[in-house]
This record gives sequence, structure tokens and C-alpha cells, in this order.
Amino acid sequence: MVGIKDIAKKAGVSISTVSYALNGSPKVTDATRQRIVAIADELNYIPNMAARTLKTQKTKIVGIYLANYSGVFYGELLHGLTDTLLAKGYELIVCSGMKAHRFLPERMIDGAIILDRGFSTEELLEYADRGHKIIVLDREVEHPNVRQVLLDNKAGATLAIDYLKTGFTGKFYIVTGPTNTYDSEERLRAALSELERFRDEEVIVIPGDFSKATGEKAAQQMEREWTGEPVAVFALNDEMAIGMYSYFAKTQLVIGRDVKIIGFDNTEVGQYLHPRLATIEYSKYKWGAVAAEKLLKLLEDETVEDEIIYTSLIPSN
Amino acid sequence: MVGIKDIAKKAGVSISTVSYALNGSPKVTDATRQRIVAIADELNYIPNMAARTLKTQKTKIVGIYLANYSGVFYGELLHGLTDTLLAKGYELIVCSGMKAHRFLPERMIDGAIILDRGFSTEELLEYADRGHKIIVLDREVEHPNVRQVLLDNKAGATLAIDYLKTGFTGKFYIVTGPTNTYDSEERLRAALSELERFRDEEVIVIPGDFSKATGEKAAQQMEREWTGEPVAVFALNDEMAIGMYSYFAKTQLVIGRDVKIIGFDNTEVGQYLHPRLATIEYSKYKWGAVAAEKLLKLLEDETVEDEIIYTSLIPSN
DNA sequence: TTGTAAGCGTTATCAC
DNA sequence: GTGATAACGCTTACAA
Repeated sequence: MVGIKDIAKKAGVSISTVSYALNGSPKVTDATRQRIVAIADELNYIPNMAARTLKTQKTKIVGIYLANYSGVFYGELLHGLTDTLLAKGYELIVCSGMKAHRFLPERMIDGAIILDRGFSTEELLEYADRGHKIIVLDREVEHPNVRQVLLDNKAGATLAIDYLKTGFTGKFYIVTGPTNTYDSEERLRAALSELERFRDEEVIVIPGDFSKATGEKAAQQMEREWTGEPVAVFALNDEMAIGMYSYFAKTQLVIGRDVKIIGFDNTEVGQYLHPRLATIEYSKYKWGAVAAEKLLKLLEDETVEDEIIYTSLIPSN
Repeated sequence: MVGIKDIAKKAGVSISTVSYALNGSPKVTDATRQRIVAIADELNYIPNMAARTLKTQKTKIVGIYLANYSGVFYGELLHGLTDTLLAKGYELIVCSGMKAHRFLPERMIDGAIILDRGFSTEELLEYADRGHKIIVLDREVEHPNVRQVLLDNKAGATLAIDYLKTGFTGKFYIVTGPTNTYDSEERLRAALSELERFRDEEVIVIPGDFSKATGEKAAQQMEREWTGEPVAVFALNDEMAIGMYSYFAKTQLVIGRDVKIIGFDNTEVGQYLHPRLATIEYSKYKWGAVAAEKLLKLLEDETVEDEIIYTSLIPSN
């Protein structure tokens, strides 16, 4: 392996001069810098990041923790993240799995963005206490080293209920996400509170877990409980709504006529369903971009506020 | 930051003893090990990975390079990768963007898996020459430090053509991927050679780039060239086929009657289209699992063969 | 402007 | 079985 030592030898200067030259320090003349840089890439020099990190305690890498990799869902989010990180000289790595949690305390990454319920809030706070900077996308946390960029679930859920409500009277269903999930609980709370404004309605809450499978099970239950009257359902995410489409397709019940459905997230698949899945949309790109921006500011010790990502309605057709 | 030095002081032993104890060396008595381990997590000790890496030149991390994060496409692939890597004590990080290429020569990762045309073969060979181990998923490379795990595009494309051919006579279209892409070229070559077996057919090749947009443009061209006779089209990936669905939906031409389409990749969206998108399927999970397995063997200096991932047909309905 | 040298936190090679 | 101590490759005072 060729290091600055080799370059120094070949250039007839000391290693510190090489270091200065390569790091663009003004302490070195342009002439020597040019000479050193030339030698460096003639020798195919590549800096050893471990050595640099050991010294500087910074890696210029941030990690995003995702619960699972599935779904187009994350694509846009990651684009938003990388676009703003790369612009500031940072790299992004996507982490998953418990063992990768160590990246933070081991200082392999300078900061973390979390959208992963598998990362417990206690653990997260432990790292925050150690001084690590964190942005959470899936919970509320109060800590000087943690900021949150959350979806406006309340507004989204309210829009969803209002959508279902227009031109419809009858039984309401809500299919929830996993318990103790911020997004699910917020959406449920807001939906119920909006429904309360219309005292007369019956609402049945079916527990789900944001998976297609629980969407199908929920649809099955609705079929069982079918009375001949149309029903409206708010699936707290698109994934479950898609599961419901799959199930209803095999029954006599037709979506749009017997069952009115709305999801949440505006995943790609939804727009190809018949009829198009009504859903709550938000900019995943912006979500990522804002999260990255906040994290960078936090790393620079600037003052940072929490932020909300707004939502809007996409009706069916 | 607490390091082995602090533990040593508190335990009244030397740092080397602490290092031995923490790394499970047999050179230390169980008694002292227990004492040291106890002190270590009492002090909340976390090993510094930069220091260890600097010394050992190994990180136990492998990187996967993806061209873009979009699509459910990668979800399964990544699952296959992580499942087998974690089982062997390795971590996976997902890399994207040119700057992350440095992770390999900088030794931030022990090895790489590549599915990213942005990573040029020259660069790749340069790293391989430096001794880095690489698995490629998107090209053919001959090098002792590189192995390939490729799709059986030939079989897949042949299946696709045979599918289109059954019960159909008329004009054939093929919409390609970007030029110089292994998968696109292989599929095109195999498709054309299979079509040649039926001399009588006319085949029109439309250049695309695997994006939805070029699929739409191709569909537009087909509409323009429409003669009233049904046409069959092999879109070299699902993404473009989906774009074609979108376009044809706005025209008089109906898929299944006027246009027979098949894609490649079996992406999730395809199954929700009407009619279901015919496509060529393969196990993305297995693709990832095999790639990871090969890389690990390469890292252990075991002998490793290239491998092929088989494909099968999913018809429309 | 350049050189000397002291770390950064480990691991690993020696002695003891 | 345990303890000094020399690397690992780099950054950065401080000295020249």
C-alpha cells in the first residue's frame, strides 16, 4: 500500500508537507503542491480512511436506518437524502439490521437518520447522550442532539376521512398499522377525532400491521360483515389498501361501488389499480432532503428546528 | 471517549491484557476476562472501529453499488444479500453515487457487489488489480478477483419470444434498454436469434433506456404505425412495459386484444395491471444470496465459480 | 514554506 | 498469563 510516506520519499519532502499539499492547506507553495499531487496520482495514492478517521474522528458519512428495503417507497426518500448530502461532501449509506446500529457509537458514521422501529428510542437516546446527532422520521423524541422531521399525519388523516365522507353515509372501517407506531397512532387518532364530528357514523377499527397480508385479512372481515350497504375504509397505508384490492377482486364486492377505499403514502402501485387508489400524498423526496439538511446543520452545531412534511389528497377516479 | 486504556487502568492490568480479554483470546484466564468484560460495559466501552481497521485492514463490511434506489426491484435482492452476510458476521451497506466508489480502495469495505453501470469496468478492474474482491451482477469480467452472478437473459428472452409467438402472427416490436448494458444486449440478441427461427416475421427494434418514459414513447410509435393488425412487443424490462400500459390506456388500442406485451423482471406493479403484465421472472432474493455467498468465499480466498440465475415465464391472464 | 514529532485507539510481537 | 512496546497511516501543533 502506498501512503504519504512513499510520496514524501519520492518527492524529497517530509510527510507533513505531503499531507498539507494533499489537503489543500495554504501553508504550501503551489509549485510543491503540484509536484506532490502529480507524484501522488502517479503512484496511485489513495488515502487510508481508517487512519484519517482515527485522527479526525469524522467520516463524512451519514447513515439512514430503514426497517426493511421493500418498496418504491424509499426510492424517492433516498434521492432526497443523497442529493443534499452529496452537495455538502457527505456520503450516505443505507443500514439495516441490528448490528449496523453500532456504526453510530463506533463512529463509522457522523450522524444518523432513522426510519426504523427496530431502533428503540432508549438505544437512540443512549447514543444521543454520547453526543451523536440523530434525525428521527418515525417518532417524537426530545433531546438536544435529536431532531424530528415528521409527516403531517393529522392533516392527512383528516383529509382522508373527509374524502370518504363526501357523498357517503354508512359504516366506516379503519385498518391500522402496528401498535406503538407513531405514524399509525397519529393517523388513527386524527381519523377518529374527525369522524367524531359526525356523531351518527359507526366506525370499526381493524388492527393491521401495514402489510399487504393484514389488508387482505381486513377485507375478508368486511366481506363477512357485509350487510348490503356500501362501506368506506381508511387503510392507514397503501400497502394494506393494495391487499384489500387483491382480496375484493376475488369477491362479489366491487371497489368504488360497494367499498370506498383510501390509503396513505401514494405508493406507485396505487395508481395502476382499478379504480386508482385514493391516497394521501406527500413528497418523499422533500422528506429526505429536509432530513439531510437538518442533520448537516446539527453536525455543524447550528440551531435546528423540527419540521413537518405536509400532505395532500389524491382522489380515486 | 473511553478506550481500552481506561479499562486497563480501572482493572489494574495492561492494555494488551484488555485487548486479549475482549477479543476472546485464550491467553487470558477466565477470571480476569470476566472482570475486564464487566468493567468494559460498566464503562460503556465501545471499540473504535477506525483504530481496529487501521490495524487489521478489515472492516467486515461489504458494499452493494446500485445505480439508483428506485423500485421494489431491489428490496428482495437486498434481503438475499443481508440474510447471508449477517449470518457470517458481515454488514451490508448500500452505496450510490460516484464518491462512494472510493469506499473500496479506501478499504472502508472488504468487498463490493456491483449492479451499477455508472461503475465503469476499467475502474473496477483497477480495484481488482489492487487486490479488492468484487462480484458483478451486470457485466462479464475476467479477473482473478472478480466473479459474476448473472441472469440467464438468454433463456428468459427466448421464453418471452416463444410466449408472444404462441397463437400470434404479425408484427413484432422489441423495446431495448440502454446501449452497452449487458442485460439489454443479451436479451436483445437472444430475442432476435429466437425470432429468426421464424423467418416470416417482421421485427422492429425500438431503442429505449429501461425507463417508463421510453416505454411510453415506444407505445406512441406503435400507435402511429398501427395498421389494424395486432402487434406483439417484448419490452426488455417491466418498467418500460408499464410505461406502454400507461400510454395505450389513453388510446383506442387495447392490450391483450390489439397489443400483446411481455416484460422482464417481474416487478410488483406488473401484477396489478389489467391484464396482468406477462413477464420473465427470477428470484431476486436468490440473486442476492448467491452474490453474497460468492463474495464471502472470494474474501476467504476459496475457489469460486461464476453462477447463473435462472428465469421463468409468467403469462398474462 | 517546510520539517519534526506527538498522538488517534487498536492489535500483535515480543519478553518476562 | 500478563505487560511493554512497536506498529497501522494520517493530521496537526510547534519548531526551524
